[in-house]
Amino acid sequence: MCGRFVFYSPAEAVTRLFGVEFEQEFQPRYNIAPTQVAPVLRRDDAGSRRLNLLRWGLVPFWAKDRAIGNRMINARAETVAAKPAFRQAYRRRRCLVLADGFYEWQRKDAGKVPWYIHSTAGGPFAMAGLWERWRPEGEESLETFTILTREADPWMTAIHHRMPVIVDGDTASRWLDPATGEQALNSVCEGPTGVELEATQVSRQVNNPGNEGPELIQPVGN
DNA sequence: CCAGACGTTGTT
DNA sequence: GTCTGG
DNA sequence: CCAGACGTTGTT
DNA sequence: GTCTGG
Repeated sequence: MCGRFVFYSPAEAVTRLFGVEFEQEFQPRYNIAPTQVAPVLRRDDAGSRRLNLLRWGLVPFWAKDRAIGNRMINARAETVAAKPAFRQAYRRRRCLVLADGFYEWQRKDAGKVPWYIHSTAGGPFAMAGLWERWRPEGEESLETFTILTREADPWMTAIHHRMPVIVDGDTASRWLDPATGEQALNSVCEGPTGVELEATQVSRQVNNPGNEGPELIQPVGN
């Protein structure tokens, strides 16, 4: 799945690769955890790409309590179209979550081992997501997102059997386009990951969401 | 009808 | 808001 | 995802 | 064991 990720690419690279400018400042992050904000790429009503900071953990519009978002950090691509918490966002509010990589924990007898999974060529990529706007009474409205997951690529299954849906180029545009139908969305989720990935084992420092810094993605021995 | 859930992962 | 279970 | 709390009364 | 918060 995808329960922690990394985004440190500079604004220039984001503009070059995704054709969008940051609207709020975002410092490089090596340990983005649920409930924290991250840059999310959406299309506005005019069709232009926009990049804003949203909170991770989708809070459905009907929620009474934002804590429900703690359990909505991922949506299974196989079932997302039918789930009450995601169905409307899936039809009308798709987004891209930008990342330089993500973490997966491999279960071993000795405990869990964290791996950092990133582009072999280097550079950021986009994960398919959904976003939602929650308007609690008497409080400021809150925008949140979730990341879609799918079966992991075969090379990855020794580490973990789920991974985020990663989209690239035209596939990413199709995901964002509000006119894209459900069948085409399904093929986006089932299609090949357009980015070649590799995994490096990292230190357990990443386990604690309070830890932060480039040392978290440094390879460790084994 | 009302009450209560609305999710994923992984493990047994 | 909408569905499931009782 | 992992880490850390998980409770009440009453007092400072 | 299960939930909340980061």
